[in-house]
Amino acid sequence: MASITRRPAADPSRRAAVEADVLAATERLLAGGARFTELGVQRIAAEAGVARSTFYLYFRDKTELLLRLAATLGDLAYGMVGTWSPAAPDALDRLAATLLEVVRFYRDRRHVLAAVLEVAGYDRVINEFWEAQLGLFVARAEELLLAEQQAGRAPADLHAATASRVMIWGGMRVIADQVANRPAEEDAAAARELAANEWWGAFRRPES
Amino acid sequence: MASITRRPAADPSRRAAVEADVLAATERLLAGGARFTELGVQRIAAEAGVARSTFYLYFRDKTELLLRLAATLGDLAYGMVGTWSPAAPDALDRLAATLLEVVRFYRDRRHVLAAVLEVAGYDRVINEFWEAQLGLFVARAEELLLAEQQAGRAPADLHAATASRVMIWGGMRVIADQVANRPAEEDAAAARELAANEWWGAFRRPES
DNA sequence: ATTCCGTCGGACATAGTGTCCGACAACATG
DNA sequence: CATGTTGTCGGACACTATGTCCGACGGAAT
Repeated sequence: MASITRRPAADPSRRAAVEADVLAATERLLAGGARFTELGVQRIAAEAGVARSTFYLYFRDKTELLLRLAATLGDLAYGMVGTWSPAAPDALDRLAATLLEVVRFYRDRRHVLAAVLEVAGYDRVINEFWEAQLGLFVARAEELLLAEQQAGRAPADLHAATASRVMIWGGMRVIADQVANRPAEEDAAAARELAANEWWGAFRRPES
Repeated sequence: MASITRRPAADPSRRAAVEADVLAATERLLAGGARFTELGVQRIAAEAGVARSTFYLYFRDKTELLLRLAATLGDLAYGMVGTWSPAAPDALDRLAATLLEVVRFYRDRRHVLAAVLEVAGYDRVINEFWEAQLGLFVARAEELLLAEQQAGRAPADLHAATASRVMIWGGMRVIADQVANRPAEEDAAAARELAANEWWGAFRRPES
């Protein structure tokens, strides 16, 4: 009973340190070529220098581990594209530059991105997480497209909701493939093609 | 010893029938909302009215089962797009019509498509299978784009290889999402957006 | 020295995979 | 009818992984 006042509740920075060790160990293993699915808790715990049972003191299960790894995947990239506007005179060049930033961002985190996409295929929690992330991008794209249509710069018969999904879902798939399987030197070319595709395919699609 | 000549090697149509039962049972379970990953061999065998051990007399493992289910996924759709040519006067309308065909084709087989994409995330064999399928489409798109550039109808500074990947990888992701999560009534609108995106984003991208 | 905390290490129940084998019924042959 | 062959069944087995649980232990505060 007296212990409640006596103990100042264990050092929280220590707990955070162990957690960080586990996250870092997982990233290391992913970077080493392992797939998240075939990565056992045993292996992760060993790499982090911790008992397997201790893993479960920090994470409910592997899903929660992945969620924490992925926490910053969407937000930061969203901030990057948030600054782009299709109204600027050099909007296409700026779009290409922005997308290159995004590609490089995901290249840094390509192992985590690959793990999320891998697990999203069969795990509902991860799938919902990723859909929610992409949903933000889709909503933003739709907002911009509608504004362009209002201003008469994008064709009125363009279906903004669908076009947004095409841009974001399709674009993200290409980026994922780019950072997972293509050399970094091609990133700029990929970003430029992606930008041109979105620009002339939607924002400045000619009237037909 | 004599048996080798005496027995004319069991009725092959019977064997094919059991195999078909297992494939049909799997499709039924997938259509019922189960994910391929969480579908045990036990469950599949039971649904097909066959012992679990018998399953292994017909399929080496679950991967082979999925490969057989997926066998016709790419080929047929490839035949559809093979007839389209960007040189025709009404090429954009025809592209939309072709893509609508493709979307409907995959809608029919959406559970198998979803299973392939789900497993491709973590299984190398399925992943290679799917990459090979898409590779055909990418090659075809690149061929068409190069021809358009030669003819001066597509901009010379377009990077055909990258643009093809954007079209196919991005486009397939959109189609997969469309047939898995969107109502069939929207299929035509999606096909039209996809067509316009590819047409103005690549084949008839304005010079910038 | 005592008390408490977090970690360890390992046992446990559960569940799935792929292999193996003996039992058995169906059926064509002699 | 008796026999041998076939394909399927049903279940045991070894293996791997997950997530839970608990007693043991060592370090740190009192």
